[in-house]
Amino acid sequence: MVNITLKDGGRKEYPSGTTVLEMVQSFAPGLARKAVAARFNDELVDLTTPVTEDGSLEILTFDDDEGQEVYRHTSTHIMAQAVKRLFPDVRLAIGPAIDKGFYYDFDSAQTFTPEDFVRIEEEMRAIIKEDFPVVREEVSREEALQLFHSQDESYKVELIEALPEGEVISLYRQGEFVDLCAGPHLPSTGKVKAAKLTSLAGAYWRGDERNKMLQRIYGTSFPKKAMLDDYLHKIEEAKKRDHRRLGKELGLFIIAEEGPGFPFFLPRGMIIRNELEDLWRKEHVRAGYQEIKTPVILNRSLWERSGHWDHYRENMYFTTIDEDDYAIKPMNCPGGILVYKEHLHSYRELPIRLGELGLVHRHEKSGVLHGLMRVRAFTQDDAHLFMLPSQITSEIKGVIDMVDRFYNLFGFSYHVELSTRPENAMGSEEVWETATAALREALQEKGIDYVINEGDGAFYGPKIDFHLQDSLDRTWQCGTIQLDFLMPEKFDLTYVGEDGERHRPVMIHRVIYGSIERFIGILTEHFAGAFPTWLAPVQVRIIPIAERHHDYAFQIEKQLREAGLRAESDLRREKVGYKIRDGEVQRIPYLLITGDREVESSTVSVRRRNQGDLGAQSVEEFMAAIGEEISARRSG
RNA sequence: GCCGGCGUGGCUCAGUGGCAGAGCAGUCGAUUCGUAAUCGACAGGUCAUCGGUUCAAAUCCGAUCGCCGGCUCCA
Repeated sequence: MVNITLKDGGRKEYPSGTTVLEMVQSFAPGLARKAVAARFNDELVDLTTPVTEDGSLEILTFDDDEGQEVYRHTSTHIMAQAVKRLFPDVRLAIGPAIDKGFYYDFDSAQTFTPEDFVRIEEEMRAIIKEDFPVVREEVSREEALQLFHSQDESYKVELIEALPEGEVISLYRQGEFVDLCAGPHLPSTGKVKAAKLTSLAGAYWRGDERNKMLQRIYGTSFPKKAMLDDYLHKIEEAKKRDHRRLGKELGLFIIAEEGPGFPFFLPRGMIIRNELEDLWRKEHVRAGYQEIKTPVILNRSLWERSGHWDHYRENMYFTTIDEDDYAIKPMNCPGGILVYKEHLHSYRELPIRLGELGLVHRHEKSGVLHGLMRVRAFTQDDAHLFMLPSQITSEIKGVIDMVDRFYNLFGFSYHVELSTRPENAMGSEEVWETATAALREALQEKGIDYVINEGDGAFYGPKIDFHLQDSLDRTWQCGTIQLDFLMPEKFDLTYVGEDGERHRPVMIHRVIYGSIERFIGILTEHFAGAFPTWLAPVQVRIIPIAERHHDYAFQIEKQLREAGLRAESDLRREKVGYKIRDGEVQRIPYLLITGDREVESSTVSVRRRNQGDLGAQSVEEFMAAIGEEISARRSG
């Protein structure tokens, strides 16, 4: 007999060898129907696993993240089986579950088309209907190699060879299909109810662009058709928040064919930009920063000295002036360093914090451009902090606080990554270790959760990255804090210490918004174009009901403008309903309806975006309320 | 850069070898209106560009440019 402890604390006893599924069926038949896998003694197991020892048991359903992963993992096996049936020559690479679905990478002489999706989905439905049991089998390395050799599955062979010695090698079989897989899986293919293939893409074997490009098919699956429909509907809704679409609809920016990756800001987009910059300047003065502006084009010798010439050249644009080589800056740091070097500094001056809204240009590969999120010219809200080694932790913490203050103001949630030494790094391992430890320490002292992003640091130092989400849940790095011991060395930066000797300062490179362009993209999606009043390109639109109210409307507009509000009047000869709809579609925070009643009583009828009619107020009352909302920079 | 898809008026899209279309936006006219679309008329396109196949190309083929989704890379 084995003793089983359930999640709710209940205890059960079963004959040894009873499967997990049999257990659930005995104490919760309803749960058994929903069950997809289980956790036994902190290990994920199949429902078909026979239990032969005491332990704690938790049943996983589609509602659990891990349950969902198992569900999608079996789904991708079903897809692979279908593809193998239809295209016997394909070789399988890998096929994991991902955040909202799954994919499988195939190597095939024939290229798949979206038309093939119909056939594959049909075959998947057949496999689901056949309801094959999914059976786990543990084999020796030799057996596994032999099996996949015999099937000419060279990628599987490569995967097995890469498995560490002593690792359990398991196979999962369903009908005629077998795959190398750690599991766990659903008990049978019939468990998958609604599956859909969503897209087709190329992907390099093992994610390395030197390797062969495989064909990746993405899909998703759910236990109910309604859930799939709901998911697809949500995707459609999310697309309406896409900043590229809203940017066009709201007249914020354009990207012309004449300048791929080089955005143009339109008058309305410039208002948002300028508001963000105003806030930035105010906060930076408060935090003890000074502002500088450094040139966009600087001589080659500077970039050779900074290391960009060796480590960043493929991302840079170049030009020639009077037969000398110059580069268009991809980063602001060398310029900031020249400012620091302009004169001798005492330890008493440190830390020196030099902020710069610097326009940088980077050559990005054509395939990566994406609206305002990934462009070839962008403005970094940069700053370079020069400090004593003893000031490192407090300066990093200061920047972390600032990032948090900014992001909270907009209501963003974000996640943090610590990026370590990349392959093409400058400097010794020791310097990198010291710098990375300093960043880690600051994060720990602030009690911030973070994930390690191995090898993603800048070439001159490790960094803390702050990531924000777009409307389709893709994440984009915005803020970053980079600790740099190497540039001060390269440029022979010094300060005079208490002892009268010259010492080496430490540098921090950091951005809060990251790139103003990307940040505006994220903001647009976050607010679905309904910017808080302080950021809204038009804050108030006055809607006179008939032509005889135009003078009154204009008088109010003038009053609002004089108070510094961004107000305009809609003088078109249209019905009120039409003008209101247009105002709502344009996401204008306040519409002021003015007709006979308002002229009579010297009021305005206030309509708040998404809330409707708030009733009549005096102009003074309205201005006081909106003024307060703006100066508090409320996001609500 | 790589893989796949796409490119038709300002915008969203229909048109799959035989006369380039619709809705919205725009202009003009009528309507002077009370909280999410008033009615009518007009105007607007070298069908991304270049080349090819064909009696005939938006439509088929090739190249180039751009866009979209991924991969790699990154703020």
